[in-house]
Amino acid sequence: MGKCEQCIVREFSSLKALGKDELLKLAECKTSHTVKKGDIIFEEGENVNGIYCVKEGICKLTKLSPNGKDHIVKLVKKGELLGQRSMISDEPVNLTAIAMEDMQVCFVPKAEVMGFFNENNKFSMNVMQTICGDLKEADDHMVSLAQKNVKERLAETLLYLEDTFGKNKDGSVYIQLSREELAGIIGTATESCIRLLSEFNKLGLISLESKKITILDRAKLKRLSDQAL
Amino acid sequence: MGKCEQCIVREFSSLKALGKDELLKLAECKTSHTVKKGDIIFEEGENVNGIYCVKEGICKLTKLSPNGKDHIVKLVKKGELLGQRSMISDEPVNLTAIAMEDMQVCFVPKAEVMGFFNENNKFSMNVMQTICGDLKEADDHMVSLAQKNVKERLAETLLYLEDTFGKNKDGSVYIQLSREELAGIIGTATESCIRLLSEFNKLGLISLESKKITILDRAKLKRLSDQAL
DNA sequence: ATTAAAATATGACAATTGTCATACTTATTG
DNA sequence: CAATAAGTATGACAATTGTCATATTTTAAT
Repeated sequence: MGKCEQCIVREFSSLKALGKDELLKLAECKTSHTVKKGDIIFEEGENVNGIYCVKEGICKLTKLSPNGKDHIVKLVKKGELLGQRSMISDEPVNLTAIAMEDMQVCFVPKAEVMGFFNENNKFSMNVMQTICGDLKEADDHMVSLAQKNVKERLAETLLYLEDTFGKNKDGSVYIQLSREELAGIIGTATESCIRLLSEFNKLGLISLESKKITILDRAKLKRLSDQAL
Repeated sequence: MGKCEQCIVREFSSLKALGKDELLKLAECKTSHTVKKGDIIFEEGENVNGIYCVKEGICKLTKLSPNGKDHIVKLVKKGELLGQRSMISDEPVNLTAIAMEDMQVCFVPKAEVMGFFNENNKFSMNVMQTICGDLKEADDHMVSLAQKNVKERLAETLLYLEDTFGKNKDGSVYIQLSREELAGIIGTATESCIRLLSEFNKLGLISLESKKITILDRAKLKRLSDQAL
């Protein structure tokens, strides 16, 4: 059983507020899981009764629209927590979490987390700030979806992906999404997404090599995303 | 100076968790304000350093898009609190609050609220649950914006407005938005919004009388909003 | 390595939505 | 009460986006 003390999740999430005793408690009650690419961690409507710590890998949080398409609401990477909102609201989760790579996650039961919550003001404050951050991001995202066109949103999303998940050694964006998934983030049809990627490619803004995307001209993409053109 | 004990905000917001002593403290430190229709309560980027309790009236929370259009992120009505997110994140507000009717609000300084926060677990839990509720709503809204077309979003929004703000005696939706504001909620051009309202009117789904909108056929509007047509 | 399946790419066309112009109606102000 | 402004309505057209068909490439499985 791993010690939570040195875990990357502790470093980057609200868990950094936990003291040594609390970390020991955590290490005792947590269960570790390996999740294969494509596996569902939890599904919309489920009762999760705890939170997941993402030690390794990336997952997507999706919501099914009445039209049958999956919208990707958020991407979560290692170091982050999963399922906080539903735990606090004491409601079923409103999103489905699916692994985009092989993942290592730890599950911590609700009772334990709520204990920390009530005893440790710093921890509860940190969790709140994370959720407030998510809310602010959601507001921004909402305005993008409402006011920008597909081209602008694609440009914005490509920059976001590079900023958030970094680059490979060859300079390509680390996270690899299918065109369908990318379309699911920006809220458009897969074909429209493909077409615009081709256009960006022809304009020299990006280069494409199957799923690998390399951003060649950040400045122009940025201007495009800001509705400056 | 009004006693907070009987205030509507206490009844409907996180403040319901406050005890008698805390309410007395609150009554002492709060300042009451009258806000005229159209007035700005706070503006994107400002440091608010406290929260507003909405005793009377409705206001809109907007965010300016780079294209110059205001997107309405949320409507807030009497009984609710304003500015919680920014207080907790300890950041400038990310939205602008503008009164849509004459309003009565009370301002409570941050120091006081944070005091309650640290002393009263029930209160902090309530605030968190409110913010989690906002986040869930934002997720839903995001998916609507991304996956539904303008007609579906208009139908959805009309139903939402009636459900949330109720009806006048004559059956019309209580809250009256300009066509521009309505367009700012659903994320479309004002003209498109007007055109679709006319269409709904001709189809007998709603009736229009200047700014007054009356919903005539909820069932059909609901089906429309669910992408069933 | 071969083949089948899935994903990507592109064309053609239709539907949706935005923009601009203009007419009409409703508020506001002096 | 006039008159001016602001908001609403509608037409015409262009731009954007979605859908369907089909070709090509990539991936996975045998």
